[in-house]
Amino acid sequence: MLVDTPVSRLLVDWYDVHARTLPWRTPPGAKVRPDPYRVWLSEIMLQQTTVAAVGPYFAKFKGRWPTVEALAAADEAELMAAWAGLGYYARARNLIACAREVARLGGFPATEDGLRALPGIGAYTAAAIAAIAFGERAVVVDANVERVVSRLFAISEPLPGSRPRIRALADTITPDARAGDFAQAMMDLGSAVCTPRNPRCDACPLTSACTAYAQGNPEAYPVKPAKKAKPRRRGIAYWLESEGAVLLVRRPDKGMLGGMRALPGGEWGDPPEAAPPVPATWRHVGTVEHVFTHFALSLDVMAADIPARPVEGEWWPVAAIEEAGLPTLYARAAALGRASSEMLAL
DNA sequence: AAATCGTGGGA
DNA sequence: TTCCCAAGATT
Repeated sequence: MLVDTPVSRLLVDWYDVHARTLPWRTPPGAKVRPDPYRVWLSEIMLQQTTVAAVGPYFAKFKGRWPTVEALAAADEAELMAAWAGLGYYARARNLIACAREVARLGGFPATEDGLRALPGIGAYTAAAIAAIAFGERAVVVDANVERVVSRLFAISEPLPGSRPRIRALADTITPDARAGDFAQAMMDLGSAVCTPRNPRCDACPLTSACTAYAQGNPEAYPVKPAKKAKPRRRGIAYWLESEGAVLLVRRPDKGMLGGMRALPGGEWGDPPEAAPPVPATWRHVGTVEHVFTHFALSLDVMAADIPARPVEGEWWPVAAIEEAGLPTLYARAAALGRASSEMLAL
């Protein structure tokens, strides 16, 4: 039987005063539990994504699909388009799969193990939903918690090898009561106080328990492995316009930008595949420089206008291209293609 | 189990 | 400018 430790008490007391107000969050100590759908939707969107970036998307999704049943019945292409720009598109595909499974089950599982079995829900998200939405005592470990715990205990072993120990130590400071508030408090602390660089230890409620603070080197934790150099690849995107519409394709579900609408173009590489969708007089209208997680891409944009549409493919009205749900890379390429086309028409 | 998978904002 | 990195999951 675990009892509250000084750390959890210090932190939850701090959270009662300093909790951020967020659209998907209920105030600390609220009697009413938050809607599991809201918690789940926000947690999926927040994976590797900043609160600021999620805000508008959460509002859009909640407005368009107010319940998990509504989301389960959503048109997949519409949902993918609504996710466009947020990144990590496997999350959107898993979102639908998860909603359909939850609808089939008649509701969200109320346990960490039950949640963990759903698409797109891993160890962190299962623990977070169990704690926040269902009040279960779960050990919630995200990058914030890793950083805070690494400093509290001055863990010198580098990530990711230190993860098992971090989790075990997080377990020792997780309270039985208000586990959801405790988890959110850890994340607020990591976001606003125990930051990666220039931590604001003068505003931290845990300095009395923090070994790294005592050592005077909190910024030294967590220890991380050296980063690898990013290779550069090249690619080509074709802006093919005809009768006021542009040819779009859907990328395969696996791989980069999986399942998303895009401009046609071959595989990225060095050299890139270069075959255009149709023979035409192609003009080079610009290059999009885009940086992904593990490589940088230079995407050359080629444009052409043809009098009649070949039958195959999805032709999207150029005037409504913003609504096609192109991921950022192709939205930028499309902007170049469209600008060039309009310039030519003058 | 190391690699893969986006994007935008802050320092 | 450049680098870091944010409420990770999947294979």
